[in-house]
Amino acid sequence: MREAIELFYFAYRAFTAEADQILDQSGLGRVHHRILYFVGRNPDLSVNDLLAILGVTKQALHAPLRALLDRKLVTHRPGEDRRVKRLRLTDAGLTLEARLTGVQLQHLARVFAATGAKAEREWKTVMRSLPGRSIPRRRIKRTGLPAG
Amino acid sequence: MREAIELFYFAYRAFTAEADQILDQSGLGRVHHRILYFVGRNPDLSVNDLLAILGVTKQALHAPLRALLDRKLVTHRPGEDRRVKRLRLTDAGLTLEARLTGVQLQHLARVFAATGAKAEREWKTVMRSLPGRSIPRRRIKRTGLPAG
DNA sequence: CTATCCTGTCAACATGGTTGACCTATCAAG
DNA sequence: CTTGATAGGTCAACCATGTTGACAGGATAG
Repeated sequence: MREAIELFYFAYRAFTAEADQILDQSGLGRVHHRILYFVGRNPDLSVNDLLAILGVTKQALHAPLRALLDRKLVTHRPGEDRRVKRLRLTDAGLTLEARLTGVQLQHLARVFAATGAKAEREWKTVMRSLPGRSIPRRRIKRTGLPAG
Repeated sequence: MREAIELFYFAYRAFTAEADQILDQSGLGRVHHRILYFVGRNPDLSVNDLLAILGVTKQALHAPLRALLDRKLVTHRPGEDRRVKRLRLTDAGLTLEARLTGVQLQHLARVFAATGAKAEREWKTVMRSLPGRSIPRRRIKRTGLPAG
């Protein structure tokens, strides 16, 4: 049972290592990846919702988001409520995000292919029940995130 | 399938959150926990092997390990080769480690109790195959992975 | 008009990681 | 014994990423 703790530690490290390498070559970090990922999955996400998902302060998000905007990987436009910015990936952003997410998907696909469909299903079941309900603090626009 | 990526992110965060809170109250960090954990699981571990497991430089390990030695949570004594230090947990170290690991074990136990023995088995199977090969015991390359 | 919300930004600071350099011991081999 | 490699400790500079706190501006709700 104690093995499970180590598994989590090493598996998570292994899982993120490949994408980290790509990010490193682009001069970006894991936060940039997360922004790309969650904006990609939730087009027109607001800054506030992004903060809630990532669980960081706006000051922590500021620099990486600024960098992505400057590199034209992310754009924004005013929403109905013109105070909020709706974030979206540019084409270049979509491309990079697909590349990053791709190596992780392939990693998982390799593993699931080796372990079987049943293992995949059960793994997800376990992973889904791990967060309890502590993570999402706000309602998010589009779906795809762990529900509250 | 993309869901699996998010699951990893959120599940890992949730999994470490409780222990982090206890550590925070003791003025310690995740690195201290990892040291306590791996020394606890591998009594008479050498500093070098610990570095290899954690994948950090000796300078990064220095301060946290120093702190644990000063607080008498960890001790060392010379090995056969008197250059190497064999690390062990003190009684106090064992107590704290058990408390920290305890919340994670209980967390997992709760989840496995809810999802079933089959889910537990399959989950471990998947997690074991994620790092490519199983838990590195000795002599791995220090890759310097970003903290997560 | 006023209060509140969403966003952006500056500054101070903490933590934890990296290199690089230099030090002591200890061991192994010539 | 001398030489060189190994295990470990430590100082310093630096970078990345997070935190609080404060403040400003535009937009909206009352």
